[in-house]
Amino acid sequence: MKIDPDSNAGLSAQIAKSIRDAIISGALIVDERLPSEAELAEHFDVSRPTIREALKRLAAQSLIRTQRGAFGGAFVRHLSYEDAREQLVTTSTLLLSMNGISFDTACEARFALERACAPMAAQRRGPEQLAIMRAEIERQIEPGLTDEAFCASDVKFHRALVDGAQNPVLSYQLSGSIEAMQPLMNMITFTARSRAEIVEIHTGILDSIEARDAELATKILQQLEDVTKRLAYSVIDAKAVAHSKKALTDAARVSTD
Amino acid sequence: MKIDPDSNAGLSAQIAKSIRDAIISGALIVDERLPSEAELAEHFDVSRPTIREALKRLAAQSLIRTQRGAFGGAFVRHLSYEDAREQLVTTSTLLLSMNGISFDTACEARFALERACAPMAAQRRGPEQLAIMRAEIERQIEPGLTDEAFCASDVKFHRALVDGAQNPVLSYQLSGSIEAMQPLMNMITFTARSRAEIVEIHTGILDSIEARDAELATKILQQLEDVTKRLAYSVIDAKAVAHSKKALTDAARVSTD
DNA sequence: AGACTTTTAAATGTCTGACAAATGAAAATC
DNA sequence: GATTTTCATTTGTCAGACATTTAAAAGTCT
Repeated sequence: MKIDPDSNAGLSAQIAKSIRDAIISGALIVDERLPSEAELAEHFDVSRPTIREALKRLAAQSLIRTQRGAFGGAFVRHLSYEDAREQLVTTSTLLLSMNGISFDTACEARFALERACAPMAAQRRGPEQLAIMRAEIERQIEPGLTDEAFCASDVKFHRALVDGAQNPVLSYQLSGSIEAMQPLMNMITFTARSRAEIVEIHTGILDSIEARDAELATKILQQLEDVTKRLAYSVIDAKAVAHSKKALTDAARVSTD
Repeated sequence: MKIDPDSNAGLSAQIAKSIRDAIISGALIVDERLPSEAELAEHFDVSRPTIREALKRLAAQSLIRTQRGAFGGAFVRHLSYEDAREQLVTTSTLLLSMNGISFDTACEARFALERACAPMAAQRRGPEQLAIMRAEIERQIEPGLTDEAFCASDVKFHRALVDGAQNPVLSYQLSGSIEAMQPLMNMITFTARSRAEIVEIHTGILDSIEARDAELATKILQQLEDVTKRLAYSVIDAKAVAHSKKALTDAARVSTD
């Protein structure tokens, strides 16, 4: 195999790409063993550390797993929903935090997608999803609950709703939207009053899903989006006020120095 | 920093996780320079190759970029939409191909999400998106077009539709659904008749989006889902027939041996 | 003094060689 | 025949070295 040593991509990156393409194209199938590091090193005409760096890149993407010992080696990994979800959440979270995505934009996207699941969930939800939603609502009315725990429960509730659609691809895609918003949601302080409001909405969603009323469920989800945005605005406004107050204070202090 | 050498996770994996967490938590901000490999090696009390493997893992996830030379090093990378999209498509494609997802399931998820974008696209689409959709429809009626090119144009058309919602998060999330289905779509042979049918539907979508008719656009997208599934079924059926014919032939040959 | 060239130090990229640890197969032993 | 031991294979890790790149610093010329 020819690897261009003059490319500025780096040898290990090129080798990783080469193997990755083979996996994606299906030339290497699940659980198939790759050649040993020594063989790969000879094949690509590079040293073993370089091969190892390439393999680590693939391992980071959950494309391969490695096993030590005789008859060990690198194997094409079966990409599970859990692995895929984890990567999606990581990437989505970073994307939101690094690109200055407004709460509004993220919230709009998330609820638009979630509303798309509602009709399917209303039609197909099983008793497990209803049970989870009910349990999480119970949890959300516990008095001593921290904001983080409230958010975590909120995520579980909505994941159960999405899972109700009984479409694993949908569950996977939505987890990126729902869980990636958790850091943003965690910035909100949930007052007793706003919690009660959310719990009431959640109860409405649960009831409508249980009653297989797709239209109502969609409508209540729209309400939840509005309430969530309103809550976020109040937090942002409070911060803006705090900032300008601080700015004023700072300015006053400087002027008296 | 203490790294547990007895953990079966592997040193480089643990170190990668440690740095990754720091990036995700915001302790390391964009464009911040990480310590040099030598310093990291000393800090984590491991050798430089081990540090390098850890850094390659992070590079594979587009979390860092490296720069050679004096004052070079590893920098926290600004995760662009393009990078995130690329990773999402890779992961989604593998997820579909490795978990025996039926065309039905993938198709249902994709169109459910796409329909969620339609109302927003109808309301906010700009002239750019309309132009792209129009251009791709023109392309799709070219006579000599291969099936692959037809699929590729189809993807562009639908991406333009989603982009019309003017929500980058939505565009990002949907690209995973739309592009990851391309390998599945490529298995379909598009007859002149089915192409005409699809082009007609695409035209209907374009017109309804241009007319800001959200309801009509959603309805036509539902039609497209039905047509797409029907097309896929015919391909699957044809293959099933071919298989059973082959099985019969094989059986006949065996019995005469 | 200012613009250009050269030097130099710092950092990543890569290689060689070595040893440790895990692991399953094969051989040896009871 | 079942159990234990040995052994070869393969990944995990380390140490040290050299090559290459890069930008700052020093030097040089106009």
